[in-house]
Amino acid sequence: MNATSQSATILAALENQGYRSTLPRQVIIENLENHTDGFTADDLVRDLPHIGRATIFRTLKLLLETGIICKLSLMTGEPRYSLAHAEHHHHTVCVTCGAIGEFHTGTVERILRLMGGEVGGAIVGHRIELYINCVDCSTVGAELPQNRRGAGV
Amino acid sequence: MNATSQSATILAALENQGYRSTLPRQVIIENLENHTDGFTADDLVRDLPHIGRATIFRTLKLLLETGIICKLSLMTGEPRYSLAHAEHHHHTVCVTCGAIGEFHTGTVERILRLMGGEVGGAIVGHRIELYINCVDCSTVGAELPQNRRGAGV
DNA sequence: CGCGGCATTGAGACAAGGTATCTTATTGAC
DNA sequence: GTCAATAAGATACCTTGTCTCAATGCCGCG
Repeated sequence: MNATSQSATILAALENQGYRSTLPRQVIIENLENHTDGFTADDLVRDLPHIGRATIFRTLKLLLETGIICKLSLMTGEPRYSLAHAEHHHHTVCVTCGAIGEFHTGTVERILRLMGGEVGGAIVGHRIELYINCVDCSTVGAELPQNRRGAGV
Repeated sequence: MNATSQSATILAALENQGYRSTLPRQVIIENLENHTDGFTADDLVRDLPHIGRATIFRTLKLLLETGIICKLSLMTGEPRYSLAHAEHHHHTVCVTCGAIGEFHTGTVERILRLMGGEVGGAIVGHRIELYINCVDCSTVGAELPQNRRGAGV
């Protein structure tokens, strides 16, 4: 998949939903492809100094609502955005290098749906994030000096 | 369990970990019991005007590190704190009224642990949040005017 | 009891991430 | 090309939190 055709596809998708295809949007979308493992709003602001901060945030919001990107939290809670590749998925985040991956598991979804009964209410959504030490990081640095708060498997 | 004895227990736990038992901490901890279904830092700031904002945040951080409270995200991403009742658990959050519940499922933990292999790396933590319409809210208002972004079960 | 050191507090400045407002510029349908 | 509507840019503002730094309170020790 070459970069230009992907951003064209995304722009076309926006147009199909009634949004205008503008130069700033095009530039932002093209820039997403340079950040394949997650990025912050500020990364874009710095990469694209001739585009207003508000526009960056508005566009991120738009892409989020359209399902083109997704937003997740590092283990510390810091927000990150990432290009979505699959329809419904969850994320793995390397606590060392910050690399973001996607995974999907029908089994977990099924169990969570079943929990609806126990939990007393109708499930309308969920969020799952898996914090890992990716293969690259675990082979290089043996120790993990991360804090353990938040959740431990 | 009556309120006073619970806050005394929490204070004692802090002392056992080498933290001093001070009046502001005591007041904050007692106040937590008024917010059984989740609260924001700002709730405390407003409830306890004679305690400095920095102290509120510092104490929340302390209680978080000690595992006495936990921090979670609403579906919109807004942070919420909640008194922890169980050792390791996850949260249900009512998207309508904001009520927070706890649940635990060994099955999900087990599956996630197994995913470590597929996902390429060692799992060091996870975050799971279940967004629901609690029984009270689903009986009262039939429609759910929430946005659907973030995750759909 | 009083002293001294250290943890803690409070006030306020600062930072990050994001939204609101308001004016100007673009877009794209006609 | 014109025009209405959408979008952009600048900037102020908000929220959630952290940092700094001087002042205070806690507590063990003599």
